[in-house]
Amino acid sequence: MKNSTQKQPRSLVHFKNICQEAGVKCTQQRMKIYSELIQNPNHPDAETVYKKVKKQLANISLDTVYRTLWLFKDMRLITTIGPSRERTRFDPNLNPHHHFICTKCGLILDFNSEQMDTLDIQESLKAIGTVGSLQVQGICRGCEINDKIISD
Amino acid sequence: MKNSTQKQPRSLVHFKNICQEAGVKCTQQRMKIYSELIQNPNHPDAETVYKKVKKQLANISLDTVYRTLWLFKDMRLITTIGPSRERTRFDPNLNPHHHFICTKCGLILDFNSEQMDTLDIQESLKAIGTVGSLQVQGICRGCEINDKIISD
DNA sequence: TTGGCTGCAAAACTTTTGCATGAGT
DNA sequence: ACTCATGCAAAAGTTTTGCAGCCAA
Repeated sequence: MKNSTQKQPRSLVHFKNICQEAGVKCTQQRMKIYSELIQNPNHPDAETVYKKVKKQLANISLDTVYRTLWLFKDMRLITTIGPSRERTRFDPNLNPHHHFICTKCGLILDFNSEQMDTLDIQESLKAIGTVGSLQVQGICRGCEINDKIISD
Repeated sequence: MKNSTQKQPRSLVHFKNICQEAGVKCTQQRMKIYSELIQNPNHPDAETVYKKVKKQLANISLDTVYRTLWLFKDMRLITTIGPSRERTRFDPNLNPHHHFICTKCGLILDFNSEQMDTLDIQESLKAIGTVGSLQVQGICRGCEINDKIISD
């Protein structure tokens, strides 16, 4: 399967095109799942997407939802939040610090940053809740090197 | 069980005291598990802790590790990274943005912050990997209100 | 001594996979 | 028509729970 690297609008309009370019079929299930994602602001998990889509496609199966979500991720149509397919990670360090999280391999590194410590938490964020630590999500050096080797 | 709110050094020295204050027993299993956590810089998951501790306490069971880790979290001896006991969450928004993640209820909200967008990524962080999005971990307003009601 | 803690085993829950059928191109 | 995608069912994997015996206080 080809990876589609271009960004696309968050709408169904071009969904068919995107599928064509990626060389995958544009099925009812895939359309409804993508549609649900762009309408749901809550960053749902697979189960939640399943329950919602099931109202429109009564006999869709949960495994199709899982397969479709990971397919979308491969296509770069969506992203995932936090380390990929990970379980809860535990941290005994109670001192203020930040985390670098590799979304590919799940590596988590502590780091300190005066700049981030002294961030002026903007008013809009204060309204959402009380801010604890910061996490920087990215791809670690090791995974970058691996990717390069594979794509060469 | 009483919650211990004071910070404690990341060492075993005061572990017994901490247990006493929290009104829980200081067992072999709990000591080894805490010891493993403070020696492991990789923010391990439950399974990883289990494998390590098993080398010293041959017949410790995985369920004890789970129970102990959540106990430590209740005692505020450790924290967890990312939304609590959560599954992977999916995000169709490919535009640059940040997330507020409530570690209590799992709420995830998008937000934008010019200040965070223009953060000078420090050299030490660049060395770790390529930075993508930022996540602010905290407690959302709703959970704060709930907590207050419960503790009143 | 005694109540909380543990290990065991089983249950509950989540996610993935093989395969025959069905749908999109 | 041809092939990929789906639903089903089962497997694999992860986390929680009930209970009887054990151990720290």
